[in-house]
Amino acid sequence: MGLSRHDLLTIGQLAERSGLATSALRYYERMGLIHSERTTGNQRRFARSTLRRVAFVRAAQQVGLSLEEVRTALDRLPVDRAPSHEDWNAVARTWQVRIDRQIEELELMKRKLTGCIGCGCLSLTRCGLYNADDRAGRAGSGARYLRTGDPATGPEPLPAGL
Amino acid sequence: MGLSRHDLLTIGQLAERSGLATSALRYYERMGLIHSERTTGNQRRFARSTLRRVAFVRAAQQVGLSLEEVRTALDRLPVDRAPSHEDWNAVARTWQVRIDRQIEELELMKRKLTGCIGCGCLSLTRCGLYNADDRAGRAGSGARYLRTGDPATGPEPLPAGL
DNA sequence: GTGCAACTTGAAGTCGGCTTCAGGTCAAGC
DNA sequence: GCTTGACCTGAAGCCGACTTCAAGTTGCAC
Repeated sequence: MGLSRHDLLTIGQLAERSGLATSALRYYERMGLIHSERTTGNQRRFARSTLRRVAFVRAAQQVGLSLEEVRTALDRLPVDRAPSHEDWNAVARTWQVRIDRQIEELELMKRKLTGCIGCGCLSLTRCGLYNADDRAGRAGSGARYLRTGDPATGPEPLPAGL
Repeated sequence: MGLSRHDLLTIGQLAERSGLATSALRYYERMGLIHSERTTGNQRRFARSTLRRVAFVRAAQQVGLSLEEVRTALDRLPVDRAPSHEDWNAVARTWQVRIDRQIEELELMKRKLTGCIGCGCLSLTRCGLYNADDRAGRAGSGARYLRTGDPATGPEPLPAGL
């Protein structure tokens, strides 16, 4: 029941089949997202199931998870073994919440923007569009500075320009 | 009709009122997003309307625009002057499209995820969740490698694990 | 006129998610 | 057995949006 030689993929094969660069796969391995055996010559050999893991990672990234978060999620699933319905549901629910929250924020943005256009006031400040809750922002990179609350132009008499 | 001394804000005041760090504001200025006059001693003085510009920038970022894109958008609006209904509409429409596209992608993700849970197959691969269109991804940072299309696990016989 | 907070600059650092490079090793087809 | 393409490693580079630092200058209250 063990893996025969041909059930293993080289990194190049995994790259081709997953659509990722080999460098990315090595990076994923360093991050503990995927695992490999080594040949006597120290080359990586991946189980075929790694394709699924990689797919999982990419999907999770789409939902806005960082690789660190993905690792956590993966750690909750059995290693290289079919996840139970429970396992899977737990993970999926997390994603659902994420997605819903993101959609919600975008909808809010949209409503405010629509209101802005409709009312013709031409002022972000008055319409409160820019007062949109800043938390999270895009799940972007780097040290992001987001002092939430703390109204920027509270009781300001509105001057001419934008 | 000119600006009196008190209509001008120091960078510290602008920072406090906008909720951004002074370093961010200087960065915005270098990027051409905001502008300032200088005192005889070379210190920045911002027009009050800069608060609006900053608000605009933050709002645009929320919608997923990069600062470069924001600059382009701002360039289409009159400098330090109230934008016309036309001006504003053009910009707003761009944002709407952005938001709609983002929402659409998330909805797609959600539907696929829901399907996955419902069908109980426990396989991202079979459910096609991970085949979700990769384009754009999150408007994140850095050199992102996204080879779209190029199915990762096409005619693969599905083995045990995830 | 002095003290001190707020300002100035350019350069370098940070974060995540990679890619690229240099210099060397392995595997397999002829 | 040799060649050649795929592989190995660690270090460095890159992107965007900033922050942090060092070392010096201004502005304003007293």
